[in-house]
Amino acid sequence: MEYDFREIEKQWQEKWKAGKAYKVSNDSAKPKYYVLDMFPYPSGAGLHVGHPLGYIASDIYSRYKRLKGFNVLHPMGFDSFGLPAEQYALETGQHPAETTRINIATFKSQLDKIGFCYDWDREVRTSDPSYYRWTQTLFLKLFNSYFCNTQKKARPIADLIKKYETKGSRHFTAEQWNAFSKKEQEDILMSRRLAFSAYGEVNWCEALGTVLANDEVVNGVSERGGFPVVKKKMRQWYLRITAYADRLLEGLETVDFSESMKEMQRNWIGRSEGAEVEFAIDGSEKKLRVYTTRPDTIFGVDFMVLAPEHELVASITTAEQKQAIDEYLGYVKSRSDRERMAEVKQITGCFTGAYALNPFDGKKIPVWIAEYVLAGYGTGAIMAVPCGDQRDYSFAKHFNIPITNIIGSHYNGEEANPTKEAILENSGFLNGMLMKDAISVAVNKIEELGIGKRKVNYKMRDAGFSRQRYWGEPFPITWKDGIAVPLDESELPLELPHVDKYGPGPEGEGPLANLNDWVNVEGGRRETSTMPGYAGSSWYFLRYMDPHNEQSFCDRKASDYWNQVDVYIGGTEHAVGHLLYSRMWTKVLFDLGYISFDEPFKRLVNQGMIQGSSRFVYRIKGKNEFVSLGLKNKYETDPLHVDVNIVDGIELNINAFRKWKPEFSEAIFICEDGSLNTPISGGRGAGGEAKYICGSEVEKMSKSKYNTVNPDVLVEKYGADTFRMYEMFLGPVEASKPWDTKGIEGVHRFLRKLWRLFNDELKGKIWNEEKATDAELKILHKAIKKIEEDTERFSFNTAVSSFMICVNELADAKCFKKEILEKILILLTPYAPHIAEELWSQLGNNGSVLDAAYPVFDGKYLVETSKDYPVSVNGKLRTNMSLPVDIQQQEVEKLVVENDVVQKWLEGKAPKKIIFVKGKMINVVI
RNA sequence: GCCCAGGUGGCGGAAUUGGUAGACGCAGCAGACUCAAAAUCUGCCGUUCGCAAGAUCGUGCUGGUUCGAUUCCAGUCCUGGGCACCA
Repeated sequence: MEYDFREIEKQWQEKWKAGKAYKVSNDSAKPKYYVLDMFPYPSGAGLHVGHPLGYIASDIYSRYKRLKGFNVLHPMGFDSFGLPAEQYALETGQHPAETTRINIATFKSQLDKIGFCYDWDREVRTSDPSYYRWTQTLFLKLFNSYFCNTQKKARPIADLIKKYETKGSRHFTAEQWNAFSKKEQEDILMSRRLAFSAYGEVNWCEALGTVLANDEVVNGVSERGGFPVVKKKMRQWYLRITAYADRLLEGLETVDFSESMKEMQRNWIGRSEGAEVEFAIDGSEKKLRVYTTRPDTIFGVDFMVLAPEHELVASITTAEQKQAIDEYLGYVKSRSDRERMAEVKQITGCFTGAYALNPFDGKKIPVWIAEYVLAGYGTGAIMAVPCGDQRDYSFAKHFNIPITNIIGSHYNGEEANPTKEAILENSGFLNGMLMKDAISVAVNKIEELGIGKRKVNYKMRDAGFSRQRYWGEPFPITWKDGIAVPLDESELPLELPHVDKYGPGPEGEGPLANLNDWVNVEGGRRETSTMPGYAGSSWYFLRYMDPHNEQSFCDRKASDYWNQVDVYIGGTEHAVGHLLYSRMWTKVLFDLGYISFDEPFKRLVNQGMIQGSSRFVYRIKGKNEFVSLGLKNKYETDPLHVDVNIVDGIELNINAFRKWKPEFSEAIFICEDGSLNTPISGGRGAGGEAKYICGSEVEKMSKSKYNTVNPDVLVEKYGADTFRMYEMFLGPVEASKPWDTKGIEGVHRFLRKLWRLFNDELKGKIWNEEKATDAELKILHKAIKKIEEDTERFSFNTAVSSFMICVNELADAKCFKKEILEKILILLTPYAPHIAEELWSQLGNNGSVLDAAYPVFDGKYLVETSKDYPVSVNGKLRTNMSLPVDIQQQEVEKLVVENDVVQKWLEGKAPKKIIFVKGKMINVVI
């Protein structure tokens, strides 16, 4: 009997489906385990071999945990709202709902072929009304909450209203509050809500009449059409994630993420400690507030810089400078965020004509504006200290502003020195102090004089939460007299209405604004923007726990049972966005008492990227002739990407290439040996068919580079089990590595070899029920130990290699014994479930191998009486000696000195020292 | 510029705590079986020297610590990823 993987895999997939083998219950006596993948966006291109890497890893781990006796939740779903579907609709007129449905069907069929253990009954789709109903509900919970700065947690906005009504606040009394108009009250509340609306700048393209994402703006013009893009203030929705900045930082201490991942999140949050300081402006009542982390350098301030958008710019600019400033502002407006960020080297700015006064020595400090100061960070104004900050230094040099040196010899006059270790000079009351000590002295003085205070700042901003788009969750909000009125939760879902046109609405609003019937409701107008892609993905891990609940987004009993995601697997590209948002949502839901944990993911594993290995052919300039890699330098050639699927290793399938594209049908090839291959004659080299060798390069896997490999093709050719094991065998899950189909043969051979331990091609069944020998048990238990350890630490590549070693050893030992083999099958189940189940049933077992008990390692089979020690002389390996395991130092020394090889190296001298590490090695020092 | 990862045979990679560098697989070479091919099996497979035994060098580079370094430390180069005028 042969290993007919196609038949076997088909048959068992059907049986598992019929028997609901992957059904997961919320009601189990077993301990729970939750393994989650970052769910995919169902793109039109389908899966390539890079996608399933993480899915296979998590599937192996889930199946392993199941065998170890856990009730495992391992769900899958689709992040199905998003821009690409809408863009596609704009181009083709096909409705996103329809293309999304088709794409999901493709994804599911591709995933199913690989044999994942998903309980599809728990599938979620973020674009499904039965799902986004709850996204809208959670939005309302955010809308109806505020962050209490005393308790450092979210609380219902009703609590805040009650407080305002009875006690007032720092800014108004209870009486004043009660006398405010409804609109005034709502505006105050809006400034506290966790989901709030405010004016913010967007990339506005007048020609397209729409708002663009940063991605869609290239070099200051729109990607589509190349029209100019300017910044425009528009009403937007935001999530107040900054309120959670400290808790998001603290929470990192409690989770098992990689250090680099934590570091990225810390950098994104960007907490810094410093001070806000007020500077008087010469001849004006206005005060200028700056934020600085280095108040110790205050005597070294040689100029001030405001962001061009700063509110003081208009009022402090002098008449003489007005024209120059206006020109500069015009220039800044023409520049996109991208450009302002990209061109770091270019120094621009303009003097306002105004002077600020140093609060300590009264020195007049010129006030400039420059685009390198960002309006959104700190106070949008800085005090510039050229001797201590490189950007300030370059700016001063460029505009010939005199530089004050406050750090003596630490400043060399040629570049800034940001040290904190220098002794201060030219610094009034700070003179003679070490800079790092002077920081708090300076702040204390500033606070004492009432001109500033300590301040903690964050780089992170509140997260923009609205998009002027169609394919997203509608906001359950109606605007009435300028007030945002939420829908009642019972009115949800607010379904996304059908549209026929996907173009923007009037005034830059989203496509929904075109639907008058939908927008205009009694007494108000619906919010026409929709939620961004990350809305649905911020909480989906909760919905899997209780996917069909119609009373709540997730029953408390279900979330108490499944609790945190034990292992979360996904790529680093979501390091900051998605992970921070879902961590924030979790904290809010925890604060409000809906769930019992405030970090969603206990452990995070980042899978690496699978890169494409591109292949090139070399076309001779101006001809339809291609020259093989080794000869290409003799001609002037252009490299052309060629589809990797018609190249075997690096050898081109010439006939397939001619059929690949019509323009190549008549192509002529100069092969590696110099012979010609033409469409008529074919190729006849000296020794048969001559080869055309391709060039290769590692690049990102993408359709346009013709280096994508479809898993379907490999599953069809080698089977799902081979494919799964090969993806793992490629290297560590965390590492990025290029895909090379060539090696898959080796894994396939391994599975066939395993098969032959049970069945012989001629004799049929060869497995038997004889008693296993100690040597065979040793092979087994060595494998159990290694494979269990490797699986536990996500080292799947070494586990696969251990399987190979084990099967090689069993084959060498001609061990066909059920006692051994059935244990191997259980070990193999997470990796290659189909073949494991088939052979398991051939062995005459009744139940499924999916629920077998994981073999228990017994160390007694591995006990050795002697050990083969490496013996080094002066650290260089010279020989080996077999010694009893319980041997003592003294005896070792005696035996080692007697050894012939050691004798030779000793040359009659006595060793200085003999190092003996029990169980490891021996080193003779001469 | 800053931060993070990484650099080991022709290739993917292994070496879990400082202790035999190159497991396992691919590719390659030689052989067995076969009329032949496929499949399968056996042997070889980092460098240089050598018939061999063996020696020599060898984990990006330069140093250091150590009886012993792919592993730890300092410096440096390169590659990949992320962030980016953050005061």
